[in-house]
Amino acid sequence: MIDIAILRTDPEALKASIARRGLEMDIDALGELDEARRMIRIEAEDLRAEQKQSGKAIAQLEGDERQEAIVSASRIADDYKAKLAKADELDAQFDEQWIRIPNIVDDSVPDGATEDDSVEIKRWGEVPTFDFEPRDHRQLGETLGMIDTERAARLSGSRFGYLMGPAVFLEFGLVRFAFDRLAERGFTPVVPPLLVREQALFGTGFFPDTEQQIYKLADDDLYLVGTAEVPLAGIHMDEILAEEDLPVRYAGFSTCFRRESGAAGRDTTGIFRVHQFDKVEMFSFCHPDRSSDEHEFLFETEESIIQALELPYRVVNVAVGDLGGSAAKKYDIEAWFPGQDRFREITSCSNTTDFQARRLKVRFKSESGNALVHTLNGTAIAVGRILLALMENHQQADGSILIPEALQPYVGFDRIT
RNA sequence: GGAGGGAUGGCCGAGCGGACGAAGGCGCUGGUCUUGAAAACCAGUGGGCCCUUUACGGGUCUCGUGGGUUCGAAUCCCACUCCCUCCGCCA
Repeated sequence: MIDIAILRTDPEALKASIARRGLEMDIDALGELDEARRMIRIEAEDLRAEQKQSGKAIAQLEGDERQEAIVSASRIADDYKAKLAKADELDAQFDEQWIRIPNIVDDSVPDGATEDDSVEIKRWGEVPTFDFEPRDHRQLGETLGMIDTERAARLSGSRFGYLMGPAVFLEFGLVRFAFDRLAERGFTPVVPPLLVREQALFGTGFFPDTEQQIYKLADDDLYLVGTAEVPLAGIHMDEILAEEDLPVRYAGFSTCFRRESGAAGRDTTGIFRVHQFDKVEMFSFCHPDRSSDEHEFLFETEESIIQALELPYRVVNVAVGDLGGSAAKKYDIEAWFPGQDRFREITSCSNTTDFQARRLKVRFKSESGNALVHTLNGTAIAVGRILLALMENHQQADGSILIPEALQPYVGFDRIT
């Protein structure tokens, strides 16, 4: 949710941001609705004040005087209830639209409606050249006994996989590797709940927006999270943090569940795009003046991890059309995948400014009063994708895979054969 | 799953229909005292929305959440959520 002040004081800026996202919303009408509901609310509150005054008077009266006062007070009470109902109704109308307004887009975000409009801002590493035909992760995974999608399909359907043998040691090695690096940088490690209430998804901006992507339990009002961002963001819900404690940083491990309902036919090979994968996610609550720097910090942390894994990558500043509703700005790291002969997303780092903080009511106390924090999130290790990138980039002519030096102590071997 | 108990401000805790945004204590902040600190004493100390147009101002909401009764609800009623204790089950 964005600051309502912008609707009242600078509706043109709001219109511009919405237009950049390619959305159509009647901001003028929304402004009028806001005006109208405030008028009604003021009338209701005035009546309420009158009612409270007369209520206090009644307590002092006796006999007929008291009876008359009660009759007159009950008229005020009726008027108040009517006005209040009207005010509540207008609020509900307003809120329904207001919660759908996405975050104000940062000026540095490129225009464009799709992934292809994102702007490459950096490249790192050498795209590997092979003196043999490189295999894709599916072939490698099968040959080396690391990935089995056929058997997984038998019991769970498409977009599932068994990780087996060396892949398991790689997974847990990667997770520990990430936590060690993040702990060094001041992130508190967390294993959060993965089943959450609707409120947590609303607070992070996934509702109402991406319901079709999220698994809901049939018998309980709980949802499976698609990222640890959700439970990490909720840690300080309804809290007022101390200014000197900012930034507060967490690193959360979670299995991520995604329905991929809109992705039919895309990335159907192997386990590149699956319904379930594990991830270590960074999350930051920071001072609003510092969120831009914090965004760079999270992003630089991502880079240091990918670099240590010796994966060639490029960085894109994600185009406005591909930004989530809660993000003001987003950087993706895309690793080279020899099996696909192109760069593919492996991390994502967003500055959601005060959008989530407003919904989750996460504030900090400062000398000039309480204010909303800014929140940011970034991928440290998306285990599946990193696993595949490692396999494809570090494969050898003999079909084996070399483990990057930094990771060897964590997995216990230097090559998969 | 069964049986009980409970949810009040940063914390503890009183209040159980009428001036309650809420006693008291603790904590915190400022002051007095002190060479300094402690103690003691004095004062202040939740959050949201809105109006006036920013002030030493005012209104309203908020006592787990949402409804209801009433002129009036922290107090009464209903539903829900969470926590605790005991039994059963269980990694």
